[in-house]
Amino acid sequence: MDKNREDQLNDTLMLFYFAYRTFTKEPDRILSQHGIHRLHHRILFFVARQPNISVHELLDTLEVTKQALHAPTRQLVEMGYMTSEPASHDRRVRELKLTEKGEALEKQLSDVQRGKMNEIFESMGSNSEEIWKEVMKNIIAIDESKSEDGGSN
Amino acid sequence: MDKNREDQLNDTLMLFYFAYRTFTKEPDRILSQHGIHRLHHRILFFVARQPNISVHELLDTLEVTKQALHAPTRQLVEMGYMTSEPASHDRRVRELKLTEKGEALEKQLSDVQRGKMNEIFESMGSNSEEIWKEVMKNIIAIDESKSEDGGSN
DNA sequence: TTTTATAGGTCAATAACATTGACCTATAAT
DNA sequence: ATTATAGGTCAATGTTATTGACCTATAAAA
Repeated sequence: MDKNREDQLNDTLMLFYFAYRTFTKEPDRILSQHGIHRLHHRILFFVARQPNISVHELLDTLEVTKQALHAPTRQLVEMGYMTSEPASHDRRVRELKLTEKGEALEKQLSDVQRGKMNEIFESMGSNSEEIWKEVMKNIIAIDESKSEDGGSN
Repeated sequence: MDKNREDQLNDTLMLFYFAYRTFTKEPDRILSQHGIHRLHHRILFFVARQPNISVHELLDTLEVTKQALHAPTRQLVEMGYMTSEPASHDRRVRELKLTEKGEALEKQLSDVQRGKMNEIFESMGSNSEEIWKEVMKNIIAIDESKSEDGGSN
């Protein structure tokens, strides 16, 4: 690989780092006003996308231990953003669901990010969204080819 | 914004989160074998890109406090990956530089990421790289329009 | 030349994030 | 009855990162 090509790729690494950092800044700022943090946002986001998700499914999605998930989940329930009720089909399973208050907060947080992505894709034209998504999917595919293991707690 | 559009944008948020997480996994694994961590990689990366960078410039780049940077920087010097020498033009300033050992480790870590990005861009065709970079630059631009402040320590 | 500012190093306290390990209850499946 | 699964919780540990305080050395300005 020649020096010039390596420099171009270094630019991509920098952009990835800086973009991710910028992207989480405004939600982080809003979260701190509510006395909660980034992991709470992730929980709100995934519960909003998949209502009645179980704790176990959320654990697998976020790739954290149940001990790490436990405190933020409990706080969100205590603060009235989320409910946790036994599933009718299996009473061991807890189904997580956002309350109206939780939906409002999730919307406030994620709208910042959705709005910015929408604005960028619209200004850059039609295929920018597909291409950006395709690159990201290919990055994630690195991992999917490796994870034929188990791993819980 | 209609429901379908919102779903598409939710996909981008998920992809961003999962892609970033996947992207840092393999370097993190290598780092832990050396008893160091992600911040050490960032330091190695930016010192490699800009040899003789000062501590202050590195602080501004990484947006951390000098207290947060201090321990990892010292460790890298102690472990022989980096040198920290007073600058000839201003003896208060320390110029950070990688040793050969440091260059080798930085290369090992970043090559994983450069290689993957290169592979993806090549497989996806010529304009995917420009478009992906342009989207990321636009995300970073959110922040640049806001940061007309100071803020040091 | 005294004063002030800058660059950097370091200690302490605090806290979010996340881990491993251990142990508990409740429920479901065998 | 036994075993497995889902979930909750306590404890100990460690990294990342913060704010606050205080120190030295050097440079620039008054």
